[in-house]
Amino acid sequence: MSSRKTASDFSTPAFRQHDHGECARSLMDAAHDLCAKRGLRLTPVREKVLELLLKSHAPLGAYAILSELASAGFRAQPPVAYRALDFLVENGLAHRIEKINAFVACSQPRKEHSPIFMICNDCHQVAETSVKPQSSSLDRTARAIGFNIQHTVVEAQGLCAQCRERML
Amino acid sequence: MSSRKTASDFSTPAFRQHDHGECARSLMDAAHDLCAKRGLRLTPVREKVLELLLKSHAPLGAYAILSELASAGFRAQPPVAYRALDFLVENGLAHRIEKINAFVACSQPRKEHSPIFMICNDCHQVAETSVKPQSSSLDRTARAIGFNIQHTVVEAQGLCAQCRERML
DNA sequence: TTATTAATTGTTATGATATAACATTATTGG
DNA sequence: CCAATAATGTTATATCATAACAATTAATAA
Repeated sequence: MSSRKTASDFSTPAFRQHDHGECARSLMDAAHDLCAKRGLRLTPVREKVLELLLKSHAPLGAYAILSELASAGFRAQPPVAYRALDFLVENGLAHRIEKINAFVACSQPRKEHSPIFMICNDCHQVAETSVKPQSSSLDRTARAIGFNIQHTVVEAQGLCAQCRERML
Repeated sequence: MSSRKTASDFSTPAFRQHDHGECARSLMDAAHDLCAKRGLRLTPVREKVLELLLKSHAPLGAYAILSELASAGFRAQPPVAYRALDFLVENGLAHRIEKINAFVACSQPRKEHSPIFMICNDCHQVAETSVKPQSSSLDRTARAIGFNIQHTVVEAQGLCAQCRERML
């Protein structure tokens, strides 16, 4: 058994320590695979934005991304960032965190999933986890009232275990 | 037994038909009670904003509220609306729907609750329901990773039963 | 290959949402 | 009443996001 970890080993980083560089690398590989498989074009600016998200330990706002794009020599008008982000979000490679108007790389880009986010108000990191859609409270409630769900936003703000501990 | 309904009879309107005028009236009464009980001041502008939210069948953006305030003779700079909304949200009389940057009156202002919202993409109405906090998927996940939740955002976008039916 | 179409990127401008900061007025508690 | 606190008035600006259209590049069909 090799010690090499796959992306799915990191599917729920959830504030835990992990080899961030390797995590980012394997998720970037996964993104290339996924785009190849689906005939999508991971163009330079799209790849750069995904790379920025993967490198970041916290969600990035569109304008933060924009200024990093500028530093990297890309054009830096708002639509540049928003278009790349739209592409990544539409294709499940990134998610938008509504509560903080920011974006994170998806930690499990392969599967269909209804992601849920835990946003730490202290360290500002975000953990993505997910839930089997059928078992979510949202889904049960929707079924009860005949509501047909197309998209969900499930986010919690609070304190992660590490930060709480650090505060003692 | 009187035919007069209390606010809690409307705790989950969920796209159903109901007497909106009476619903709004009883929720306004409840707001007055609640403020009296807690020593909060439901000032004219706060009451007006709550009234606007209660009258509306769909969530209202801050600037929509602002323009209605202006029509009603109130001052109409953005902070006027945002302050009133902050007051209402902080005290559980209204909620912010993150996905659409808009606000709705709370349909069950008495109880502590973790509201969840169903946003219809066709009629743009929003149904507020809620879930026992301990039983939510979010809460279970948070416990599993030692995350201390302070606030939750749970929203679904899709089609309500009525609108789907109308489409057939 | 070349013409055509579709997708992507470049660019300007503006729209939409939200808050900082500080002055003024009203309310509450001593 | 007076002091402290809360709420409101006001100006200005920060932040987030998209419309619209032109130019370029890539995919595709002839």
